[in-house]
Amino acid sequence: MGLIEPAHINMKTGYRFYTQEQFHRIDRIHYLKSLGLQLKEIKNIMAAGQVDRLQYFLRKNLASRQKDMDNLKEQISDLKWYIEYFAYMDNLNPNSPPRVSRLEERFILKAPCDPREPFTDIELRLTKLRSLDEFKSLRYRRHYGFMIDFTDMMNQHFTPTAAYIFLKMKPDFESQYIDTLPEGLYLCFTARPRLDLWNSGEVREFFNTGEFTPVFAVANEYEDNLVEYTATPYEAQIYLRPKTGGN
Amino acid sequence: MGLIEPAHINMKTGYRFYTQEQFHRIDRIHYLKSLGLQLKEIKNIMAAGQVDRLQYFLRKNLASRQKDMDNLKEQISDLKWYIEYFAYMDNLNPNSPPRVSRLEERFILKAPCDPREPFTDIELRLTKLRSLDEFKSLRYRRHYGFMIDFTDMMNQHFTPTAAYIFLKMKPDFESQYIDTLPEGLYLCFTARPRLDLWNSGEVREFFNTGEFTPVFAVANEYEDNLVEYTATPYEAQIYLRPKTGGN
DNA sequence: TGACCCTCCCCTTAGGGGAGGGTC
DNA sequence: TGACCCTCCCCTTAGGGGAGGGTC
Repeated sequence: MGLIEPAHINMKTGYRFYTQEQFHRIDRIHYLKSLGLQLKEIKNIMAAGQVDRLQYFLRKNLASRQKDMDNLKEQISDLKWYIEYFAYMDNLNPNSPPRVSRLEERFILKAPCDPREPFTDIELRLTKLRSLDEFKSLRYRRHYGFMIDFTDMMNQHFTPTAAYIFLKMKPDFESQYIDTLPEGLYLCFTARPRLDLWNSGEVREFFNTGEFTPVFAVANEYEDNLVEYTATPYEAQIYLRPKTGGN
Repeated sequence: MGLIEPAHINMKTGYRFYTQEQFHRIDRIHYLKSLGLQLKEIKNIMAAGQVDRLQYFLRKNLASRQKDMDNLKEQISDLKWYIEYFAYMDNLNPNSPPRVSRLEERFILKAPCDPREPFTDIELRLTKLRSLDEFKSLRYRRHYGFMIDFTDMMNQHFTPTAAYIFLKMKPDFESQYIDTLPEGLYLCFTARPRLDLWNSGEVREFFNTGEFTPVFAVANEYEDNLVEYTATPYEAQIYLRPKTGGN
């Protein structure tokens, strides 16, 4: 591309020879390359020979490296999150009893659904919702769940009232389809509700004897393979309100 | 590459049709791509269908993204440094009088030289020194300078006793060719010593009347164009030791 | 009619690797 | 003889863009 023209070429052998002056040039090319500049840009700089032009490309590249950095940071944090996601269920004993956990505030995009419609339709409605222009700016975790009917759950049925996907961060606008799962205490337990019945005995016991009343229930999907969905394990999370004394 | 095979292809029109099940697959492909995985890796993961395989590639990619991150950080810091380097002389008044500055500790790779040899030979010696295996691990700033004879300087001559290049950081080994410019006070002024004589009048004045004695002098190159070297400006820096009272 | 889909082909960055042959 | 240099050619990632033509 003519970035560095040899001072002399032996016509017989094709060997290329460079002067010491040209090695200054070669050194600078190497240096600018190490800074991440493209050869095209370097050629432009060398042709101009002026510090102004060099400065222009340095600043331009600094800005684009900084953009790369932002993207990289997000990729790394997403990778860590996803590794953690798969480790989550592995770290739980599948038969461990319900436990109370304090969970952070979380944000979801949710599509209401009719409990009688097939899962494929529910998923489709959520997918269509996501693809609306109005939600284009949202960034999603790869984590799905359902809002479920608590009374049905106590009767061992899995009755979704909405399907949702988690958002990476609090959205900067409001919508009837965007919701918040509040920070607070949740009763958590795992099951495969699309395959088995909810095993609600211990949960019922918890609320009969305990100091909390249930407010709402969700079930979050944790994939354990990349092919089959019906047997997927879920973590049920029931938001808890302390019973007030007296009354 | 067979990552996603349509469920049906209309033989007449060539139109490709996908099932909803396949959109699960497509979504996952998009997600893994957003995490920075290669299509080859994604194909491998999807073929296995197991979380183990996915985890393996997630961890592998996390490690390589973190490596990318380290490289990016260094590129960004180098870009900032080089932009700063060119701004340095611009911010100085070329005719400003010598001034005292406190400078940080700096590290150099230096090639001793005979003051009578041509500059091209001195540069060549430094270049050869750099290329020795023993210095392969060093990382360099694009910043050159000379150690110079102070007495000659006072007599308006530019007499290099060594040529050097700055290192990015303190090396983890010792060598007769690696040296430290100590942290402390320096008397600084700018000149074009390869073109003009040193203008040493004010410097002489400084040491005659002041509270410091000179210890050694260096001259650091600041390129102002990318073509011509003989007229390059330098900043002279004379290391200062306070005169002790009495005696 | 406009949006959409298809195939085919060329182009992009910065080299790496290999074959085949010659040079210092 | 071994290290080095030359030319020519193919390959790599993940598409983007355009031509030319058909479909819903």
